Amino acid sequence: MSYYITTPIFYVNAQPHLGHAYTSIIADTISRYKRITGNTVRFQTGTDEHGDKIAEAAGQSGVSPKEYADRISAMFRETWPTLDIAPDHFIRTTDQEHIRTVQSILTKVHDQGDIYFSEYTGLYCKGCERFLTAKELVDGNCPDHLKPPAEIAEQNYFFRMSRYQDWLIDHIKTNPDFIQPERYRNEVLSFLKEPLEDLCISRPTSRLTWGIPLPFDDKFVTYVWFDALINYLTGLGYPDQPDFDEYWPVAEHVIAKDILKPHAIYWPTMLKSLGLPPFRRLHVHGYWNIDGIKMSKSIGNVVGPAQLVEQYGVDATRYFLLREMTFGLDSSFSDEVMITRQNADLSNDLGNLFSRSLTMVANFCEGRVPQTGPLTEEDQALADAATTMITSFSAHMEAFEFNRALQAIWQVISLANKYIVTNAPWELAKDPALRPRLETVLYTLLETLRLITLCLHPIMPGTAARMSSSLGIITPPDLLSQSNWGGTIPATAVNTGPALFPRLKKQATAEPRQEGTPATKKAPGKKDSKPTSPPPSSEGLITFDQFRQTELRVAEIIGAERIAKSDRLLKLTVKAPEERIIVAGIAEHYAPEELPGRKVIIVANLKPTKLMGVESHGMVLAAKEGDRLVLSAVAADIAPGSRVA
RNA sequence: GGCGAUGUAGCUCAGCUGGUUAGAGCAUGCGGCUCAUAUCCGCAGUGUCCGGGGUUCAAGUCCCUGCAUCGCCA
Repeated sequence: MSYYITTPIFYVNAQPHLGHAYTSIIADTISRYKRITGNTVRFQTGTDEHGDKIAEAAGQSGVSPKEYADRISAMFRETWPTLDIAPDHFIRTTDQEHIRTVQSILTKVHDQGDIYFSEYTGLYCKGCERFLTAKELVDGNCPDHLKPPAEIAEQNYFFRMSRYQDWLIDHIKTNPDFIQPERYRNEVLSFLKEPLEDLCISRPTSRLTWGIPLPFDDKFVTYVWFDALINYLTGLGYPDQPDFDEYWPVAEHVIAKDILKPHAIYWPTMLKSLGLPPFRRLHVHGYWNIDGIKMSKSIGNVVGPAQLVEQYGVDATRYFLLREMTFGLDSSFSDEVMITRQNADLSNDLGNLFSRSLTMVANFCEGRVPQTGPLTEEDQALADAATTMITSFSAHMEAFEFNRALQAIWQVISLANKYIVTNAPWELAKDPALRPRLETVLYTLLETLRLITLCLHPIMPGTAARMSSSLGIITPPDLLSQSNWGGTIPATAVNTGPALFPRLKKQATAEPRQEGTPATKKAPGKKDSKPTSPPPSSEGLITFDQFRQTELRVAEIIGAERIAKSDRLLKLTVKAPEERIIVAGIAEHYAPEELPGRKVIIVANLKPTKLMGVESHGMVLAAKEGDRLVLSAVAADIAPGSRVA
């Protein structure tokens, strides 16, 4: 069986971050899983390099668009090996073959009448690189970029997407797993209830030259999405290479939810127009928040893959991302949860199980796999659980339920730890008469570990390799032929080796993530990070250290009352998380009864001071505009006392 | 505004087509073990299953309604 899995080609307007890494880890894990289940796999990723935003960013950096794209594209390409992500092909939309094929596809679609020329007047937002509808505007501005769009009239080429709407609806309905998880399938179907508009697929060269020229009109270049989606074909050597025939019929795409529409609507209709079958499945995942907050450049909380690998290691990072997120939903990354998972799941449960088992084999059996005698009921129960694990793991992997696939493994890890306690091999070792029993117990453990290791290969390739090596396994992993009980060969030499996952210390005070300031102590053995450059000390600017002297926290107002003889002051009782009294000059703007329950931001380390006879411990932040005053707040529910930075 | 999703233990969540005392992990407390990375095992919990109404012998699970949060569309 063949299998073709892709990530999107990433737009080179940003450096690789956690989101890109997650998508790619998914694709890599699936490709490894498919390989050990007997498939011939092609895994493709790459970069998307045309369009306004790239041309603009290049201009700002004073380099040509191509040079700029080269630079960022290389960052992506060089990042993936550090995460053990091993694509078979890295495509760039500036590759000559890609450009040629896009042009031939345009010609074909044009010749058969699915591309037409038309004039369009509309409100164009440069940030979005598209026309906005009047209803989308908020106060006359683009809702995303908060700038007024420009009204421009333009002649452009359009792809007759509407022609394929009914076909697409029908295809999605008759193929329930075409788009998964189901929520996104429903979203697309709901969108398709309205008439589909044709897709504008060109940009006049008067406005943009950084793109693929239309083969039938050199005054235009191709719209980036039309160009980009085609990478999935060109990377296979469409139309005449053997890889195309082998892999296109089994294509599956992994994307994040923000690019659902191009993949679920534009792309299938484009393929239909080309006379090609649609891809087989589209897998849509959610976003990673950081400490519960949306990851964004402007907030400065973007987490880079390199940072994670440096702090936690490749395998712990892969494990965390796959274990923590329910595929399709948003999840939150935080150092605290990451450390908890690494210590509890990886160090304590898996690492310690591995370590104690091998140590006992070393101590009691001279480091060689013992013989196994007849299995008792207990032995058999563990053996059954381990073989069931393989089935369950496989089923969840096929369904892209990575968190459940991992839970299936960890259930057996937990059973194995219980098995050790109930059988107490160290007791058996004291009595030579119980020797056969001891050997059977240890064999059962080693065999369970072998099956666990087998499942871990796609998830944590490095760790699985180390485990295999310790267990004396030399054959490459193969889930089909190696998942029966009894594969461990007696007398094989095993060795303990260093701990798989050393425990991490939790930071006493967990600082929220900030760009360039790792929030946790680095893993042992890591080299020093680059020296911090001194901040520019311009007039009126403060350094980060100066800022940090102000301790901002979230506080929940639990009580509020007027202060006698004062028009302006309210006496607030807040939880931050300790209870404290803060006097705030907001009485003219807020009634005491509307305040309890609100979460505001306070300065927590302000020197106490008496106001109208009441001692105030801190100050509540609020914004002022003329006569208006609005209390500060947090964007989502968060515990009182949480540090703001 | 329209459509949809979600709301379950302190936290993160699981609970399929309605059926015995509502579960897991983390965190907390107590006890046990010593092979092991101060790891592991056992025990103990606490829940107005968002509020209100309804269907049913029986509802976290179905229906209606309200509230809150989120998503898509406009």
